[in-house]
Amino acid sequence: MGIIERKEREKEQRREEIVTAAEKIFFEKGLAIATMDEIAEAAELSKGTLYLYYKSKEDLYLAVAMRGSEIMYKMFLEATSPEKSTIERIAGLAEAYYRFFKQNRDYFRMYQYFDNSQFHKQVSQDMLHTCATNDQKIWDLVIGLIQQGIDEGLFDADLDAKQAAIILWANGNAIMRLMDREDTYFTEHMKLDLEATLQKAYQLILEGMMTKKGKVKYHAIRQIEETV
Amino acid sequence: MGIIERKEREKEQRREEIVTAAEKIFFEKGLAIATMDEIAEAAELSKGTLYLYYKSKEDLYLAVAMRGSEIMYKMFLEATSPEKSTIERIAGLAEAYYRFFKQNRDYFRMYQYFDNSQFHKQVSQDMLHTCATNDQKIWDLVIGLIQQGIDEGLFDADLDAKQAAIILWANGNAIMRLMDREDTYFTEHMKLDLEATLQKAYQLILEGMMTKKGKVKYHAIRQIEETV
DNA sequence: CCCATTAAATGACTATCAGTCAGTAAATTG
DNA sequence: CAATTTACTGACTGATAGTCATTTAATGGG
Repeated sequence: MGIIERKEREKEQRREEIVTAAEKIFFEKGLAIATMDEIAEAAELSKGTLYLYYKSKEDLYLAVAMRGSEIMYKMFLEATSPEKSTIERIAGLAEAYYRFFKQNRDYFRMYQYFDNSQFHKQVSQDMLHTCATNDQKIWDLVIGLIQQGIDEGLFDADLDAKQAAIILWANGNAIMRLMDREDTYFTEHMKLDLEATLQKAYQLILEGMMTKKGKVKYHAIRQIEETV
Repeated sequence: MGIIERKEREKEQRREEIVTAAEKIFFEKGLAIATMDEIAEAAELSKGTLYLYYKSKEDLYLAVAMRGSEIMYKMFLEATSPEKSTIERIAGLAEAYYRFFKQNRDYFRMYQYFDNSQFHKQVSQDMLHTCATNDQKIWDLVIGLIQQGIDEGLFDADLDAKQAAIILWANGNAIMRLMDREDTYFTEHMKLDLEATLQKAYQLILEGMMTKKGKVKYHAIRQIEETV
């Protein structure tokens, strides 16, 4: 039945159109200030139709955030292409996360709500499950790579790959959140270079986890990067 | 004029009563779900009265959060009492932050909104300024202590005390935020011990910043703690 | 003690917005 | 072409942040 297939395709398209409209509004205003009427207008649909495709404003918000998640995953895949050495791939991941932040700040910003347990309660189980699946892909990639580093003797043998992944992520995420603050508290009032702080944090943590062999290889690639 | 003074005292009391009522409701429901009518009922006042004392729901929310800030500051002061050695005081700070999280999780949770630039726009300049002043006291304490560590040769001479403070805070904060998530994603699905991860992160970062002398003293006090 | 003045508090009211649902329009089918 | 299914609409409901004219209480001078 070609018609059923076409209809499904069109339905999927409509879903995407709605997400595109929502994205525009959420990027401009954030979750709290954006309204469903605005989104409906941007999508050239009635508000009622939005609710045929998404259960709530919060679900729609997460649907937009998922786009960011997919972009990040693709950037991570590119940063870890198999022709590179393990150490390059690991350094590449940290760089890719920062590039994601710089180039897709609107998406990065949307993630703030993920940690909020009150927000979780306003979201459907379905959508939460989709998010968790997407997240898992990314964690698997990072953790797998760190495990490979451990196996190759670049990282301490007693390092837990999962712990290491969390620590690296936590650092980067928290410092980038500070960078994203629009007030001038840290940059002007505290006269702090947050980008340098981020680099320093990554360096401290990565080197703290590495074996002598790992550090040698890590410094070698950083040398090359700096001379380029 | 004793009457004017009494009136001012009563006004201040009323302000505190309102914050106490708001605290109860915000702790239970979070910013988005709590309503000003509920808070008014808890305060045994009409909603209009709340607005005589606070400009908006968000301002009132921050007034509650400031209580948490003050508790944290007091805990930090206690953790850094002058009779202790510098290394003990620095280790004490990290522990105190974790204790604040464990014992005052409701307050900890409220801070999530501080990073949200959309939230900043919904809050009065006055309140934002009060927050910044409170924040500054805490940063000054932490940064001053790390600077002392540098001066005493416990930390690398080329370490920037402000950067170090941010990195330590960023780590702890981000991992504790994960701990606070009410879903079981990290603990059960990923089988991760987040408390151990936090300890590991602190250890990596602190040791990465320390001189040999610093590490010796740090290990000495950790030894004592473990045997207690 | 009484009344004018000031200060504090009230709650009905407005505006806004998330979410619903009875009804309409369009596409499909037989 | 009529019946049926599917997609969409927008007026409506209920909830809630914030306002403001009015009421209530306290104060102080006469």
